[in-house]
Amino acid sequence: MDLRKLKYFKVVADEKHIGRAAKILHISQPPLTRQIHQLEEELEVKLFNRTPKGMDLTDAGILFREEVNNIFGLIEQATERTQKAGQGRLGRLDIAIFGSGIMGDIPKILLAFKERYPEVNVVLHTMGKGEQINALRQKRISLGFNRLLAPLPDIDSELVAIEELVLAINTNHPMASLPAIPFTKISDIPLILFPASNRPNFIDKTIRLCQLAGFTPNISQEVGDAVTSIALVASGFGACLIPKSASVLTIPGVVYKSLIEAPDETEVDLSCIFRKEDTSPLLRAFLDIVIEYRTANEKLTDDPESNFF
Amino acid sequence: MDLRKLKYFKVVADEKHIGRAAKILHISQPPLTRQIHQLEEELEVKLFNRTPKGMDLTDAGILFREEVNNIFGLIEQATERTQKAGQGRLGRLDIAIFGSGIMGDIPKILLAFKERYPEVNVVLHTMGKGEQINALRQKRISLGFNRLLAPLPDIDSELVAIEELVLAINTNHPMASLPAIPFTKISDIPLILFPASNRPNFIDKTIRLCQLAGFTPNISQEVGDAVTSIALVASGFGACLIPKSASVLTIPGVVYKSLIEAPDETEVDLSCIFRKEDTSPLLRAFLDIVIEYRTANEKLTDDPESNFF
DNA sequence: CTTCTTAATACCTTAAAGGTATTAAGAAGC
DNA sequence: GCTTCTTAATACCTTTAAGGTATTAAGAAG
Repeated sequence: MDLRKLKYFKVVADEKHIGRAAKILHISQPPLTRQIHQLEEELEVKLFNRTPKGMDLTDAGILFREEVNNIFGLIEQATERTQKAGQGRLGRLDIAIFGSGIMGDIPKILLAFKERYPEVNVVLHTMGKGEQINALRQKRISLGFNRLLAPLPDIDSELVAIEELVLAINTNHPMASLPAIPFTKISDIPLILFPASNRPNFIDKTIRLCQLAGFTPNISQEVGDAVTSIALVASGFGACLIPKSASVLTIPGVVYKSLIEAPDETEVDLSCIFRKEDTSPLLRAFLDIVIEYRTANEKLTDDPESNFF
Repeated sequence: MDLRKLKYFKVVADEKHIGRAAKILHISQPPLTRQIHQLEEELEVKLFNRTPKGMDLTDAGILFREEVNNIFGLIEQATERTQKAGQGRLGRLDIAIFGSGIMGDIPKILLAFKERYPEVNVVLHTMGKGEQINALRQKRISLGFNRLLAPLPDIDSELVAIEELVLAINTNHPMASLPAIPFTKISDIPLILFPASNRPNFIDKTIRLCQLAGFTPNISQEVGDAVTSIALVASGFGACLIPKSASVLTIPGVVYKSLIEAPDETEVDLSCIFRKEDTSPLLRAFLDIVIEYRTANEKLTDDPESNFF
């Protein structure tokens, strides 16, 4: 079987005339006659009745014409879909996020991506940092969002955003009435820190910031995630430092306060990680969106609302 | 696009190795390499990542593989279905029957055909003789069942069965108590005749039979169809001659009586008609069944039950 | 019966698929 | 770090089959 023969058959079936069909196909009549004969021979079916006025489709020929149209339709679809997939506009992208990543920049990026590539199926997985790296290496995911990443030989990363840190503090605390809190005042407050695993982590970061500011933090508790941490603030265990985007979580008993007179690094990065050798157009398309997002956001750092979802 | 390339792609995608794939395809490695390159060029998509260990499908390649499998499936299906159609085992056959043709031989033939060719869609149309011939010429039907056919230049016919005629008579008539009625006694009874159109018809036949028996029939009424005719017999308008197969119609007030001492031709044919030049395998397959049916039935003419449905 | 049309046949030309030999490039082993 | 193995890619020739020209065969129209 040969698509050339099918194409020829289609034209002959339409024209009911070998000569005219040959003209349309820009070939001469005898080869076309031969191709049609070969097709009939191969199928072992007479597709046309030859009349002195031209060619007339048999019942089998009528059926075959429909089938041939289906075949060409499917081939066209295959071509288009494959091309789309090659451009990263069709397929599946597995992305890992961390627990509190459902707030802030990540949903905005996901929305932007889905808008531009509506035929890409984005599947989200919630994973910690270590899990993400394992999953990347096993190709279970193509990309992970995370913070405070240490460089790895096979994993590349791309910065998404840098977020200011704010202090979550109990509403009954004397400083809760201040418009903003000087960083050094943190030394007086018991701190709740998270997460307790996957170094370098947010705990290390907090401790280092305090040292830069000239004091040792008063650690009250170490917990696993941001939400638990804020819940403990509400219960009066102490205060905690969180990225500003997490402050959309409003809980009775907790207020978020900006920090003033803070060390330069009183901020935390949000990055995405991916296999260095991964050249899939889907991933690259996603990274393009990430870079676009960051570039657009850097121009808006003055506007405090821009970091909020 | 070219099915050869698709076939090659499939094997390379399975083997993930040009050399092994070439071996399976019984060609050497370089032409296969070239074909794959041409395919990628044509699609403008990279289908494989080349590694020192072989070929690895890209995401687009994975998608394309599925599509290619669909294409080959469809081609296979097209081939099979077209071959079936060519052998008359698939398609649609439009057949005309006359009003009382739903009894007797016709349903048996239709059942036999449907059993042997279950994928043929048989569409029945109820038509009179003239209509059938028009419909045949306009190719709206491929075959018609009818009786008493005059030869036509473009229409062939095939005999299905010859049926004995029986007399339908009112239960109150004095002769209704006889086991069988001598043909000449019909001269005393008013006759209901049908149909009133499309000569040569059953009316002509009845009149001729009476003349052969040496009398002129006493015509009471001419009606359009057998069922009306029998209904009139029940109402006491007179008697009528009908083919034996129609005597399955039992109506209160009507009994069917065999005729004795009747002319040789006291019988009527059931035939099917079709376009002389129609060579469609579907029609020919149907005619084969008809001839088989008739042959089988001719051997059983002694058994009166064999003519009943 | 001739003339027109149609598809089919015979024979040659050309384009493209296939083959052989070789090269380039990366991985594995010493 | 070099050689050796593997792989796919390239260069060039051969063969197959598709396409072209000329002609024929067969049926319809006049």
